[in-house]
Amino acid sequence: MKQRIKHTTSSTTFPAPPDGAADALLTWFSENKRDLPFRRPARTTRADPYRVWISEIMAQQTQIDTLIPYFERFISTLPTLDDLASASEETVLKLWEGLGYYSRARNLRKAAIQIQALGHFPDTAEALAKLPGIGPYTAGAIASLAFNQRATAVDGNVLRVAARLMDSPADTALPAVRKSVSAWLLTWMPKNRPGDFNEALMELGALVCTPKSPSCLICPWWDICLSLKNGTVDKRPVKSKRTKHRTEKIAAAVVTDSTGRLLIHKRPDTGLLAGLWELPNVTAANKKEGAAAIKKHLEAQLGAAVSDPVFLKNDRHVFTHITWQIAVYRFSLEADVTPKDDTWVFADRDDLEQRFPLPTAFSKLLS
DNA sequence: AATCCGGGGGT
DNA sequence: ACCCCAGGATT
Repeated sequence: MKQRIKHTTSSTTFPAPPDGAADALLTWFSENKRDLPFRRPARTTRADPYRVWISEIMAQQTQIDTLIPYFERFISTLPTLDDLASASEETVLKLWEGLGYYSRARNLRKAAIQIQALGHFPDTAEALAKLPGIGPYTAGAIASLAFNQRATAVDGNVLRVAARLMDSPADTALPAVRKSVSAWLLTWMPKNRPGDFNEALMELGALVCTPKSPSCLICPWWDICLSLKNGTVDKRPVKSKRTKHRTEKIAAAVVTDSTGRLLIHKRPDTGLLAGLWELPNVTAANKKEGAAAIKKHLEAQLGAAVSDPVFLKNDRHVFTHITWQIAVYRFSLEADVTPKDDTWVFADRDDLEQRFPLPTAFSKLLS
């Protein structure tokens, strides 16, 4: 039997695309790149690593159009690294409110404190990857976009573009495939423009080589794309993975005091929606039990009697792996009470808007 | 390697 | 209403 030669991590699955592919991409990019707030000032004058960092973290799991107003608000509130490092966690979470994956915001603040202690912004992918919340993708993105280092930034866009260009059947959900795509890109990344190259790949994936109905007719690579040639564009990229989904039934309470302030509760520092505020709620097997359980819960937490529940409405909130079925009840108090635990607060309208970060599941409920 | 983390957009 | 999308941390 023949022996197989083991491939090293530096080996690549595919040859580089034809000469000129990188030039065609960069030319397309220079003519079609979007004018985005975090691309100002242009990299020709010098990018601010802080702005690049914030925008890249926001860009994870979030579409560009969604994050733009968040980015503007974040940067105007916390314009510098020092501002972020000295901000409270609550302030940062409030700025993140509605974006989801709130550990991103918490890690952002932690990393800012670490960078401040370092005394300089790390400028290599290796050093950047040591910071909380910064993995291989973000490390490569900051290193290349802000410091013009020769590093790749392989995100979902880049994986899709690469898989289609080379008509690769490899499962892009596998970390090994992400690594091989990264190694492959390094073999033909233009010497002097790693930042533009990475950004162009992502922009192509966002504007042309989209997940559904890609615009192959206007693609700068229409003439060299192997999946277009082979008629397999809509079969690329191949992705495994399926996340299981569960449903949780929740009973939530609307309780106001005599001045109209709303009772809210701070969630634990770990797990789902960590550190955010919520309407008081309990999980329950069914509706009847939920109504009784939330009343009992309120009385235990407040140390005071509350009225019987009055049903207000049902709602549904879908997360990636959980669906909440929420039954909302109103309760009234016989007299105002002061919660003794600071994770329980009666908040007025101003504080709800400006201070306490509320996840979308509850903010949309209140509106 | 598998699971946990939100929320928005397209169809 | 349903389907698709997706980095990093944790286990």
